Amino acid sequence: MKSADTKIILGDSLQVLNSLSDNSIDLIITSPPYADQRKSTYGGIHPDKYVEWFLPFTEQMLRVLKSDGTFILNIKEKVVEGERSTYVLELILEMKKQGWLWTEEFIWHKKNSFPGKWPNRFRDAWERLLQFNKTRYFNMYQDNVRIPVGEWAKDRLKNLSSTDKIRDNAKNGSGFGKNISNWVGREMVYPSNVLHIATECNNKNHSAAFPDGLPEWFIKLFTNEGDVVLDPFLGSGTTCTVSKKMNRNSIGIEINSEYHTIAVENCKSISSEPKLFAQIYE
Amino acid sequence: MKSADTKIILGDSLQVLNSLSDNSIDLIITSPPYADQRKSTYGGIHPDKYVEWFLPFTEQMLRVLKSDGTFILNIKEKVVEGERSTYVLELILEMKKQGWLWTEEFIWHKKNSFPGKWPNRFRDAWERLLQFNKTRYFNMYQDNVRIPVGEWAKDRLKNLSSTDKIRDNAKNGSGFGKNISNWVGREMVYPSNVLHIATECNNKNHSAAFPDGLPEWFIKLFTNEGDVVLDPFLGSGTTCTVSKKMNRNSIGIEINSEYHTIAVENCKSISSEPKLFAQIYE
DNA sequence: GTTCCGCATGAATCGATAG
DNA sequence: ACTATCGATTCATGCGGAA
Repeated sequence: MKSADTKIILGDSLQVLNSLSDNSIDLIITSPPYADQRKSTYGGIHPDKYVEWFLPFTEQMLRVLKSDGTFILNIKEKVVEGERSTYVLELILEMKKQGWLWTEEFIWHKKNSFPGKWPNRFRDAWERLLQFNKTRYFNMYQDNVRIPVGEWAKDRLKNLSSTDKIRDNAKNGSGFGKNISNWVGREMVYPSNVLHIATECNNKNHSAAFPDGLPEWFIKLFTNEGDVVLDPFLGSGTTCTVSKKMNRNSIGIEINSEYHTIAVENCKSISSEPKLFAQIYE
Repeated sequence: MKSADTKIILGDSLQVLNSLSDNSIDLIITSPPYADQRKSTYGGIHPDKYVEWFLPFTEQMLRVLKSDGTFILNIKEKVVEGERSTYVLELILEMKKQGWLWTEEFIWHKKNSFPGKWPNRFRDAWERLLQFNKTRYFNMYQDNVRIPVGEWAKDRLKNLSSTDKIRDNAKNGSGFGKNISNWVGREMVYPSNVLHIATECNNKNHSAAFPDGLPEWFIKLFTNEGDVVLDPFLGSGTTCTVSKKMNRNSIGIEINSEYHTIAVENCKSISSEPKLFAQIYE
């Protein structure tokens, strides 16, 4: 098996996107800097300027994506003066004007969202995962993300040690770790558009934008081995490391040299043999 | 204890709203007819005309709501030609122009949503619960909706008999049934903005009615006993029956005489003593 | 080798205080 | 008045050390 080609590029994302070929990418998945967040790294885009700032990127992404490819955008609006900002709503409307189809909105339910108590709101425990496409007819490999059915499966998963969850599953090819191999032959069902997955809060290096399980799920759902995955805001490299583990080629772009270095290091330590290392279930 | 006043009005919702006094309502909670759905009942509003159709209602709701009151709108966009419609996004932007504040978006995760399989999408297992306010400073009684913490609590809840869950909680006022009352003060935490509740509803007659647990949760959160709750699209009466059970006054408006009759019947059978009849937890 | 418990840590938000 | 900074609040998770 040919090993995956992983390109981690240090540079301005818009410039690098401009250099990529038309219709060359199967899946774009990214979590761009949120408005007014991470100021030290990205300069902090003001909520009022966010749409204007982001649209040139989506224009290039529309160009480089294959017609049967998919763009997954992880984003959530910030609270400003007690109100939710509307830049995500406006962004969707503007992207449609560019030619994107807004196919679906998945919900990422973050079970361990940031704590806090305020007089007028509860903890924000979800983020948007917006799915955009170029045409109605895109690749979707639904069987790759089926989950075991029923409560008993949940209980078993809950009691698994992390070692079990990470265990190499190449031997039985079941799609699950060794200790859950007896699920093979059990009834498997399709998931819904609500994903339950915790944030990873113990990252030693730098805080990752999303946990491994997220890109993993969408890569399984929208690509085959050998396809090309793109993340124009790579951060600490999650999209590329996961792609490499799953034998997908990937291109990651990161403007910050510190993050770029971390991303390269994280990728080096990955063997490209496919392993199951996270599991989303309801 | 004075019993709750429940008005179930047969008539055109916009006309009836016009007749209500300014600043007289503490909570508006409703699930309006969705675009192009329930044609036989409401005439089927086309997605392209939905915002235009709905804005006169929200204008009146803004007038009748108290300045410290809240409006909860249960809505979800339909899929049209493989794409999500944008009328909900546009509605939010237009309501802000009317003067509404878009305070928060809760997610209703429908745990047992209807199964189905399509080539290009999964089951839609969530709906929006949009929170709008007139000012930043609205009433919110967070302690009324606290939930038991953690896995061990979940396990106990799972093993409770349904009798325990339904048990009258007037005696201890804890918001929970007798058998869980000893948790109070020890392990109660605040919920997040993701609500997990099944779609089970008592009334099989009304197609889009929400389950009792939804209005119950928001009524607990945003009103006191004796406050006034309004539902301009009452359907089979859920908002009013729940309000009555919880000793809140309520006004329900329904244009269809069949549904109106059902709503009246459902309300008659309700004693106005407060009972806990549903529980949302994560 | 297990299981259990303590502890640090997050893509946060509000209100008060300071310039 | 308007903006910038800071402290307080809070809970699911997974690691590491202990039993």
